Amino acid sequence: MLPARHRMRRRADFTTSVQSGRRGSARRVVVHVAVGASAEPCTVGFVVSRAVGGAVDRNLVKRRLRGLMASRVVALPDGARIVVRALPAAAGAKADVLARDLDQALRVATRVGTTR
RNA sequence: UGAGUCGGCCAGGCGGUCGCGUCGGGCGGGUCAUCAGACCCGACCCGCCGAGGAACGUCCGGGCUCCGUAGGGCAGGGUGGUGGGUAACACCCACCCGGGGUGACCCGCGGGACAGUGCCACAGAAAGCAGACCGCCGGGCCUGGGCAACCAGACCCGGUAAGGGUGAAACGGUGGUGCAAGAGACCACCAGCGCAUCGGGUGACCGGUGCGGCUAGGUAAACCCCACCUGGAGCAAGGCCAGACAGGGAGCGUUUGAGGGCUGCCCGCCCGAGCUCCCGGGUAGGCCGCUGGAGGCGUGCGGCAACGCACGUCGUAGAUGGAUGGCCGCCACCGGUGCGCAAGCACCGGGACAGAACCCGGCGUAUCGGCCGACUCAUCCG
Repeated sequence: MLPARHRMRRRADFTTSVQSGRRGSARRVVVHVAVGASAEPCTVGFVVSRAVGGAVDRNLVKRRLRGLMASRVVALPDGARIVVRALPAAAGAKADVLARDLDQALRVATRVGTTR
């Protein structure tokens, strides 16, 4: 599971990440990454709206995504603000399927030097 | 053995690995302190515990918190057989009444329709106070037949609710007397209603006797009437700490009282110097509340039961972008396919409904399947 120091818990972090971060999307997830200058460890937040399903399904999707991100935070730069947003297609998806989408979206969002 | 009724329980298990949250301990750090130590922080280590029977819907009832007190009347809202249980209830138990079932049992939005008003579709002649379509009977007149008595038919006037037909429902039922034909017009019994009275029951109510006039529809989840209950808002309650900003304008008012006392109106009581609107600006962090409670389990006693009392015993989630999990394996369970005479083996698939957010008691709804107990009916054997 995701260590506590990597968890995003402030509203402002969510807002800046979603509004000003680079976006990478796949069929089931969208990833926002805002690169910050601070030396603090990167933080990851999750957004799973009601469109995904009931409380049980949303919890399951969030836990799977959190479990997958736990092994990926080490590769991400310090100070980054990352928000993983689940799309309705993520409901009921197995972990390996989510992992493919997640990696694809992360690759786009973290590509350096392609800012327009 | 088959069909069925009621009640209770469970919500796959074990392991590996990577992790999360609360709490406790260790270790490390910080602040204070002469020391002893106290408090705070931690991304490290160890340990305990960590979703449900519905956690759900938020439909009722409470606890708790705040509104100074929670007063009277009206309105509004709720409840609706009786007795009990309970903190309380719209819940639960027992009983009564009505309906269904061979039965175990089940169902009931179960006060009042002689206070008033409204409504009763379709069908039917007529639907609330009556009502003649066919029929039956009497009279008149005409036509036809007959010597005549009379018979048949058309029309008109009247009598009749027994028969036909319509309907969920047609102003009691059966038998008789009676009559032109009929009718509670009268009689007997039965059903129903009212009054009186006796017996049983705490009571709803049940049973009996006598008399009366003989008959009076349903609907209150239509308005309404009656009895009883009901102050409001809700943990985003409420409190503490930290932090930010920038004020300006208009109106009303300070004992001749603005505004407020959190659904509306009136009265009473009370607080009271600010309140309302517009433009502009700022914040939206942390802590407490926060889990030991009408608590679970066991035994005994009281009670038909719901439940109560006594004793013993257990310690059982507290998140806040929101922990209780992700991945993998094995064993059981269910379904399918193939092989096999069979026991079985192999492969594939399946495991529902659903996630605490202040806490309880209920109700309602969702749910793959499994287990246990009591009882009923039918059949077979003894």
